[in-house]
Amino acid sequence: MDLEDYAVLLKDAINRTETIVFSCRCQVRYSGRAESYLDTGDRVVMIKSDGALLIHQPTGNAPINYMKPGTSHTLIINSGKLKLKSNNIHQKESIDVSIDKMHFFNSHKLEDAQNIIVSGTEDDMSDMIYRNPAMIEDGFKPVSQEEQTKYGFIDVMGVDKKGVLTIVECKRYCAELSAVTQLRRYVEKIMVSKGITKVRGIIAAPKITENAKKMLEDWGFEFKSINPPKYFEEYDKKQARLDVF
Amino acid sequence: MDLEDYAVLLKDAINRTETIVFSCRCQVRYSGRAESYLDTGDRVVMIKSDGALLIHQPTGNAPINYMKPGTSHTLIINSGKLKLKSNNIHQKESIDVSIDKMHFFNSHKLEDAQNIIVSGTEDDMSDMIYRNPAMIEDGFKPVSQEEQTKYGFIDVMGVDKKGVLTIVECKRYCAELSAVTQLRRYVEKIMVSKGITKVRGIIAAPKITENAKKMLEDWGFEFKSINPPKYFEEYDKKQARLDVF
DNA sequence: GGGGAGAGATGCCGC
DNA sequence: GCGGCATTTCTCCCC
Repeated sequence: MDLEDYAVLLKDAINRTETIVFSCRCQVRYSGRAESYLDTGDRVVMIKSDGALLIHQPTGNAPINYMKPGTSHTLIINSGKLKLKSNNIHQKESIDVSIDKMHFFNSHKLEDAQNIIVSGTEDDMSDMIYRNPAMIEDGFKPVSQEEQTKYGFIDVMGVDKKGVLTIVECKRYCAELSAVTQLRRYVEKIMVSKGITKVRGIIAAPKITENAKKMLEDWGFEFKSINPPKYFEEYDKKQARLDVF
Repeated sequence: MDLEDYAVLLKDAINRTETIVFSCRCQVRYSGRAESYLDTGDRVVMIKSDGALLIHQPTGNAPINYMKPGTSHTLIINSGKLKLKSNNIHQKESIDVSIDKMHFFNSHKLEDAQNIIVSGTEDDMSDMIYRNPAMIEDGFKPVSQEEQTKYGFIDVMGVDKKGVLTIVECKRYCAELSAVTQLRRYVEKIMVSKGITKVRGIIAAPKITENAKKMLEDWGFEFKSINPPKYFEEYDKKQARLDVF
């Protein structure tokens, strides 16, 4: 099969909105929000049924170039090369793939209507705190969850045992400087909008960086070490089983 | 070919550190930083030569499940299904793919030593300002670029025509609240570390959200509309050409 | 559609 | 390795 045969295969597969996977030696040019060029090498290219384009090098997690769903693709043969021109008119972006040689090609109509179910997110964490407020401290009473303010969403808002309004910002991982400035923004906003001068701020996270800790204390806020629910649970069980056998 | 044949193919390809692509009907379970389950459907699976695993549904930009480079993979046949067990001991994460049926399979040794060249980043933007300081305002003199502070990197620092220290924070897109808090953090830090009371703060970005603008003004900072270099340039040229023909 | 923030974010660079 | 942060971030949710 030569490149012209592959051009026909590709066009047909695109028209049938199949999911296409091929591998080739190519160069890639991207222009849009930024610009990039990738010189000759072997890559895996995927065109999905919604028009998304992914170009993967043989190593690394992320695609080296990509286009979002809704991209249209055209093919031409030019100077003995197969050129894939992908254009997203709405995003004002384009990718040109210049293909020297095809290593393999496949296209299939894939059926998949499933949605993924994920647990252990920041939402799960604020749920947990809302239902078990003593995790924050004795006498803490949540008042609202996911409170909407013009300056952002507040994960958990409540009152402590002395009746002082308390804002809790959850982080799944180690809290950093940005978490502290985020909390500060909420606290300041709430003080102004409610016309009160005393509002407590608490960061709930597994841990916190030293700089963030210092900034937190400088501004009179507090840190409470809390892990997101189910974190590592299944893995630890598996490891235990592996140790036994 | 039955699933046992595919198991052999997969094992061999993994041992030879080839880049593997196959499509199958499967279920996927993930456990690690969070947990997830994806019920039966058709997906494209890629295993790269560095151990990275990507599982793609027929639509959407991002992989629905993935493992980072350095993951090890084992295969077993169980209850008439082919089970791919991917484990990353360092990240304490695992994925189990239970395969009902293979649609296609391919593995290749891919050669790619190229690094991508990207332009139009935030770095390019601060470079541009450093070299053309009048873009900020008349008389602005950059003093340092990428200044390191314990509270973060300052994109451009300089003095205005009156000799007042001025900090510029660049954003490639519309600047949001977090950009303002970031700038505020730098300004406060510099005031303390240099023992001065007057420091100007400027956000340089194509645009700024209304809330961010208000917060910026509340704190006495300024906004300067600047586009990252070469942004849309090639696309606009192309469009012009299209209009002509 | 704009704005704000999480993500199993990822990846890079500097200390 | 930790920390801070940009990313062609992407995605979701809510106003």
